Amino acid sequence: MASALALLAEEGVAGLTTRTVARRADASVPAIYEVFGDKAGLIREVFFEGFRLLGDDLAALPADAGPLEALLALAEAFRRFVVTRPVLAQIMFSRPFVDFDPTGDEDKAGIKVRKIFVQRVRNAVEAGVLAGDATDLAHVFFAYVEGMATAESARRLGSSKQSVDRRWRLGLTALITGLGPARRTRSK
Amino acid sequence: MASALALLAEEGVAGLTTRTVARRADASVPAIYEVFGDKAGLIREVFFEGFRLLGDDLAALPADAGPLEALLALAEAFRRFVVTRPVLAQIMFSRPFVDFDPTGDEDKAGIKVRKIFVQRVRNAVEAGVLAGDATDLAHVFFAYVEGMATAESARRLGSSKQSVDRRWRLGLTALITGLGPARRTRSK
DNA sequence: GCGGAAGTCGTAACGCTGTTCCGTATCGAC
DNA sequence: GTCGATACGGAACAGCGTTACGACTTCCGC
Repeated sequence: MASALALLAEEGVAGLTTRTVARRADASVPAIYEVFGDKAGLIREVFFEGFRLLGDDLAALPADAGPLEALLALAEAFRRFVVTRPVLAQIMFSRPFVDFDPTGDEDKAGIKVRKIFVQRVRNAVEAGVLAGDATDLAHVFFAYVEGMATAESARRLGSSKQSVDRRWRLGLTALITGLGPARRTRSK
Repeated sequence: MASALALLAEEGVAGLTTRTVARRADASVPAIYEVFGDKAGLIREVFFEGFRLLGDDLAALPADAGPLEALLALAEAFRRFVVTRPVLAQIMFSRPFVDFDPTGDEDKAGIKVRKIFVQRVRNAVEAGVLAGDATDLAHVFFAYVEGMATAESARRLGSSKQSVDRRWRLGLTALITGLGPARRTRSK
């Protein structure tokens, strides 16, 4: 059931209607409401599915490299996810539908993703690459990665791949450097 | 005309329909289409208005402090804008309406905002606070600020004001520090 | 086996949206 | 006064989310 929806979401956000989903699934419109109760419920399902996919992607990352490389790989995997699944990422992080305002659901949906971020940040802290409270650092790190990915997805980060890559690298190393233990020396 | 729309946008995104706008403006529905041509045109107008307001806010910032303080004030002003005008910021940076995909318009709309960012970043570069290409730095800086503001607006950055403030400060100083001229010492 | 009851499923309806057409009403020219 | 043009708004059309109702199936009791 949810598989047909994911396929439909991938063919565009505007085309995600109860009727098209019903037709795609060879079901009737009331059957959709039987399963999801609501259109918001349908979107919530692809929302959850998105976080599940993202969590799988991030969990599948190899853990053999050092903590700094692990952070970079994490950002890269996140970036790849939103670039390859733009509409899914849009549903997860923007709010393309006026109904469905996830509050509380989001906590449960993104918990695996959050855990991976916090865990990798904590590893980096214990290895001396970062310094500070792991939760705070993870929040900042995630917000940065999401901001960059959103900007790239909206083609706001540059026109050529070189520019985008360069800016990703620039900001990422800068943020990690600045969050490192040596930052005290430059803060006024 | 556009004033009534801005008022309407402030009372919620879901309530922004051609009929409600017409009623609010004491006009008929076809009159709306006469003026804006399209619902996308209407949204585009509030989109432009949003960037105009943001540009005014940022341009009104005092320029008497140092380049580093100017960057911090810029981020703070941006943050205040999206916190105080959440739905407007949503229209500007998310895509709550499936129609109206600004491509090319955005360049013209955000040009003033972009210029202010680039200018302040350039000042910081010339003062030795930051190091590198000003455009690249401005892109990264803006993406970070937008990511944090979006996260805060979605209540994803923390529950208490102390946490949110602390994380803003943490990431901001870290990013500026890392983008500074000393960052070479820590990049592997 | 047969009749009725219960349950399931889809058609069609309702109110809403964006969008447009056409009737009407107003106004200027002769 | 009459006629033409022009502008304006009510109402219609298609499509959306949502739901009620009717038809068809299925199953149980006799």
